[in-house]
Amino acid sequence: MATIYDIAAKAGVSAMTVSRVINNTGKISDKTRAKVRRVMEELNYVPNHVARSLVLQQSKLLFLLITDITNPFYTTIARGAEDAAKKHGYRLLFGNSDENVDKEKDYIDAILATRADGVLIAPTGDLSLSNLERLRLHNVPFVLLDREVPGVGSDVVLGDTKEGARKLVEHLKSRGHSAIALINGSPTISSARLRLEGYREALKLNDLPFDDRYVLEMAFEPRSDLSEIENWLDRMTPPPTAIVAGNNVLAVEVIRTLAERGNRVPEHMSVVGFDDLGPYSEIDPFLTVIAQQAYQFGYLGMQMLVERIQERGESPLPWRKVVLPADLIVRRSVADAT
Amino acid sequence: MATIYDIAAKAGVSAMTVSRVINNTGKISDKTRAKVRRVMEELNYVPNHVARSLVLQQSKLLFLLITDITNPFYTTIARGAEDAAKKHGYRLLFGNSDENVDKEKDYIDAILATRADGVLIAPTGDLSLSNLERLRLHNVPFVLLDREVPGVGSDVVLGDTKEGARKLVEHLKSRGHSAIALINGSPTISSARLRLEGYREALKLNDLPFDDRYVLEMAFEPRSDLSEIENWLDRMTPPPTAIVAGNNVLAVEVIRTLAERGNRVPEHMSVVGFDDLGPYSEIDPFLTVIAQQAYQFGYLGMQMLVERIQERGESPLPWRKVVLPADLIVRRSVADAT
DNA sequence: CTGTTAGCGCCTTCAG
DNA sequence: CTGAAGGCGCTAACAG
Repeated sequence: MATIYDIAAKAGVSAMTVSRVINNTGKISDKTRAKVRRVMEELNYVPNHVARSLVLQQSKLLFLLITDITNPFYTTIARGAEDAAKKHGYRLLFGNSDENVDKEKDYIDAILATRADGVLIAPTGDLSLSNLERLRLHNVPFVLLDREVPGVGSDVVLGDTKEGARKLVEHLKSRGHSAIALINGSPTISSARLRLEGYREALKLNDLPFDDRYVLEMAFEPRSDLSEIENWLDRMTPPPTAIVAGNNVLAVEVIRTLAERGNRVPEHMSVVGFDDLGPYSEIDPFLTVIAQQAYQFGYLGMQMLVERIQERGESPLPWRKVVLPADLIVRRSVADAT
Repeated sequence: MATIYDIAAKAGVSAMTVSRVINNTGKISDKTRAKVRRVMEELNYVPNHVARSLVLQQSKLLFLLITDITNPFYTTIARGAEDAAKKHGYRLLFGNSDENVDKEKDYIDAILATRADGVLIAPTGDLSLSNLERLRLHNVPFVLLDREVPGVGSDVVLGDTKEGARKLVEHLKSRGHSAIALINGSPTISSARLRLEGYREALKLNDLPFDDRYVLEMAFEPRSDLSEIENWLDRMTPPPTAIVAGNNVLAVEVIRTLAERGNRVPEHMSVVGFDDLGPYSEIDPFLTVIAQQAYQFGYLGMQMLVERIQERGESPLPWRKVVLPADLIVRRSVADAT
């Protein structure tokens, strides 16, 4: 590929002049500018961001690290983050940690080595602490998405989980349900903890009993083995009439497990969940959900990240915590209890 | 951040020795190696890929450019591509063109500027030609996914679209349907063209009539405006008893449109489609689909890309075209016609 | 086994 | 308005 020296030689100017034309800096006569531009076209010049990053000590590259690229919640976040990054003149790279701390660590290493200017990250859970500390140590700004990590101060974008749990339980109660179970993510994830807390508080608030056996805590990520859910369903006597799912993946897994046992939703069991399914929510049985504003997660998070990057050196703002509302979308996955 | 010179100074060796330790090249005495390693730890050294890329003239960075990051078909491709890239020691960056040639062009520019070693790309359509020519001009290897572009020679991973169309139509016929409509993507996309062709051929093969009005061609990407579909549904007299959707997005949109008019699937209308919905297929009404092997798309594509990169200089292999089978998944979105 | 030299492509600084 | 020198962090090539 052509370099600024190739351009300079052919245009009969110095490399500096070419650099100035490219970056629109300094004063250049219209004539030389035109000539340089023409040669650039002829030679199909493409600026080399690698060399540029090396000398400028910044890459104009931001990184978005999510935990599940097949989950519409996170991909919608990605769309938002992409738009925000572009607006601020940054390019955005995505990574997928797969809910796995080790993969997350690999990505963190790659991010550091690539000299990305900042990171927007949905941490895998509390164990992400050391990974985030690594970012901090090397002074790479980051913003957390959807999950907080105890011991880490940073900006963070969260959903109003407790409010969401309350709305779900109240909705179920209004439809006559009192035996409400919860299938939730691992307690090593802050959002799962909050969902459990919210569930318990909501039960209390609604004078409903809390029963340990009605709660299943398992990994968020999809797995082919549904026996854990099956055992749980068997264990619950009397069986609940409704189930709250801690996220969309779990909701789908519960519905699938129920289907395999011949239990249809909502005829035999009502199911509600956190996080929407993207476009696919519209398909029967119109799962009732708390839809987090995924796009806003990405957009606001990216905005804050850019601000952090730009404040470099100035006196820093205090850590901010954005809590987005939890919107209940009532669809048809809930029937009246008999 | 610390550089190899910082390490070298503190360890009392030269920068080259440090470089050798980092890359495990040359012969280094165990003693100096250990010492260097220790200092690296102390200083929290992170190699600078930017500097490395500049001198090595290769980034070990691959790019995956897909057209819709919220579509499970493409995100599953991403998972496959990621695994394959990692296996070969490459890092993978994702981009999302949103079915938009201009966004695609922006990404191509960014890819060139970043000096990525290769690109795995699902082109937006035939108009991607100029973008791909730009990659070719600069000698950046690429592999096409899911769509071919007339005028571009390259490796490509495709689904067996015609076979898929045939299977869908035959399945519908076996359930008694004879009035079968098609909602399809834009004819500027090779896969859409093949789907239409396959549909026509399958009708003929099954002695079913082809009717222009039974075919709607529209953009693949999701849009809030469903009136186009509504008009089409109105236009068809007599109405079909079954609809084939050209991809999962269109399938969802049709089902949604039908729902809005009070038509349920499959009671009032049978719907089948191309591309699975990821985990969400399992939710009622168990949409019957041709499930393309999305993961394999990503995995094989990445494998071929890496081969292309590694063959640099040697006599090149001819362009390869991998066609993956079209698997029909019969679920419950089809009822017997009355 | 280890060190020196030079240069990847670009931009900052300082001179004209 | 334009150019020359130097360096960002690293490694290939050549010496020792």
